[in-house]
Amino acid sequence: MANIQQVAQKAGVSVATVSRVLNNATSVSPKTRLKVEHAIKDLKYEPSMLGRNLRNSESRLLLVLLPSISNPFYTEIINGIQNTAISNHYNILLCETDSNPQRENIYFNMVKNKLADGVISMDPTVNMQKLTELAENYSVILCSEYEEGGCIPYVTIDNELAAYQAVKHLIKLGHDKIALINSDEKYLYARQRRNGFERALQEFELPIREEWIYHTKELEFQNGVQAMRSLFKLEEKPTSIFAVSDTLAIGALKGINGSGLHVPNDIAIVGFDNISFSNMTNPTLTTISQPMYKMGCVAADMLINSIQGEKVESVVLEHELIIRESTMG
Amino acid sequence: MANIQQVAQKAGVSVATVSRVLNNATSVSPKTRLKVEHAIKDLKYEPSMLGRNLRNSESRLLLVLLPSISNPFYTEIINGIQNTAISNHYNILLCETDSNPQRENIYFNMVKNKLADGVISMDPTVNMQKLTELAENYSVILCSEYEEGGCIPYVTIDNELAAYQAVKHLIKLGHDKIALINSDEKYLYARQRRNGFERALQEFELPIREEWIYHTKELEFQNGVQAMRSLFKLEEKPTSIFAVSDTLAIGALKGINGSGLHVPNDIAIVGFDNISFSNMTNPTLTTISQPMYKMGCVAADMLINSIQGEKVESVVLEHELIIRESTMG
DNA sequence: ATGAAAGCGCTAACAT
DNA sequence: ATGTTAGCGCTTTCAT
Repeated sequence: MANIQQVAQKAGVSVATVSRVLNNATSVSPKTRLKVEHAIKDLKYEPSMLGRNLRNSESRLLLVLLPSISNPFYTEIINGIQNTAISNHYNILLCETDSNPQRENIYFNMVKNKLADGVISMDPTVNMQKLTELAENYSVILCSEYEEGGCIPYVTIDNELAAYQAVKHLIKLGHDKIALINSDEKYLYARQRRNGFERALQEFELPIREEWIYHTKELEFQNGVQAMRSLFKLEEKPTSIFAVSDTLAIGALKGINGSGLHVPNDIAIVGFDNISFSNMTNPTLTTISQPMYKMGCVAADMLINSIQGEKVESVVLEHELIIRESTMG
Repeated sequence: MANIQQVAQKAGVSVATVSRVLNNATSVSPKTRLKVEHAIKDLKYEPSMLGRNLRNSESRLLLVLLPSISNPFYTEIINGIQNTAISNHYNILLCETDSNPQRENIYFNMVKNKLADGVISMDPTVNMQKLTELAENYSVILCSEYEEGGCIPYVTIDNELAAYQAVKHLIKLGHDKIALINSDEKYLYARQRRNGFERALQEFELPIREEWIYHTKELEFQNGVQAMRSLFKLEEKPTSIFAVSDTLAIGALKGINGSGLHVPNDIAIVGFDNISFSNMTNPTLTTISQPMYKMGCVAADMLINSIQGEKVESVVLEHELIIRESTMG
């Protein structure tokens, strides 16, 4: 492969001029520009990003940290990040941590090693202390999961309010036995959604019953099935479910369908996220719609601004309750 | 951030020696090594990949081309690629082409620009001519979709046989009115699966009826719903469906459920891929299981070997028919 | 075992 | 408008 030197020689100009043509600097005469462009074509020259990156000490790569690529919640966010990144001439490196600190370390090092210009973390399991440390010297943005009172800018929704509205919806439908399928409350979003859940119950003077609050280890379908199995074992069974993710809600739905009970007649369900599959289940799933695509766009914009030295502010986006068959009795 | 020069100075050695310590070259005395390691710690030095990559003229990045990240079929493959890549000290760059030739071009250029060391294409819409051209100078592997008689190594399954088995399963169940929901037959896999479909019909002397063959534009859930709507309009309706992807099958299932008919009693369905959702639908979906994770691992292995100058051979992996509720009358 | 120095391909400051 | 040249940070050959 040809390099800039050879192009310069062939065109009878200096490497600087070739570089100017490459980077659309103005100070090149049309005649010279033409000569250089010919040489480039002739030699099938492609500028090396390796050289350019070293020189500019940037990689134009953004790291996107997420626990698992298989949760459809992330795919729409990633689309948003990706599109925004590309239109700013960045690329993204998808980093699945599998909630494994060692993996995480590899990725943190990539930033320190200049292989990435910044990080968007969507990983609730991320080591926040290490990330904060990283954020002292590099650009970091949190997306969806964030740290209250932390100093890393984030984009998220009002989880407490969203959960409150979801549960209130069930209460308005006449439900007074509402179970919560939550994930681990070491995560902020889980605590916030639980708070919203409890606030709705309290507002309508319903008791908070610990046996109706189930905690899952992960957000896979199977965890939702498992949760339902456990709730079915109770003496007094709930008549409705609020699950903190659509994947869990879909698993729960599967569990209920399998037991011969009917949704929503016997048990109503509300999910969270509005993943595309939530509209394909039978019955379709009532859920909280997160503006996932937009979250991705905003996060990427924030990160790129931060990389370029601007100061960025955290953003809270709007959510929406989508009422579908799983709560339409 | 400190560079190798500063470490060398602090340790009282040359940059060459620091480099040797970094790369575990043997010819460093324990004493010197210790001095250097101390200096590295003191200065919190992190070697720059930018410099190293330029020098080694490699990026240790692999491009993964796919039409859309939202099809769950790809997520498992990506997991396989990712894990294999990481254990070989490579990283992957996920490239969504959106079936847009312009996007595709950006990614091809990244390879030519040395920003990536090779490509795994899972994109059926890829410009095969351009890809073949690229493959002349760079390492390229095809995954899932490939080119018959082409010169790019691939990993795939026997699509014709898999489709044949899926349809034969329906026939054995007593179905003689079987519809095919296929994608665009400009794709090889679509033609192969259609061939398998037809071979099964012919073997049992069933007629091939064009009106029972529906072609979708994309593989989204919605396309499956649409396909079903169209099939329902026929005078003589099929009693079973073979869809060439689980997403389509799930959409079709949705369409049938919505029409008041019952699966499998009124209409049986077989899908293709065995995405994780396929076990969460109501009823669960009979499908062809592709070894997605393994496909990813094999593809990544092939690519890395190819980058390292080895000659690689194409691989055809085993599939499996998974019988679930959607065909258990 | 260690050091000196060349050079990977590029950009930009400075000079003309 | 164009050329000269000094690096960006690293690895590796060639000396010693």
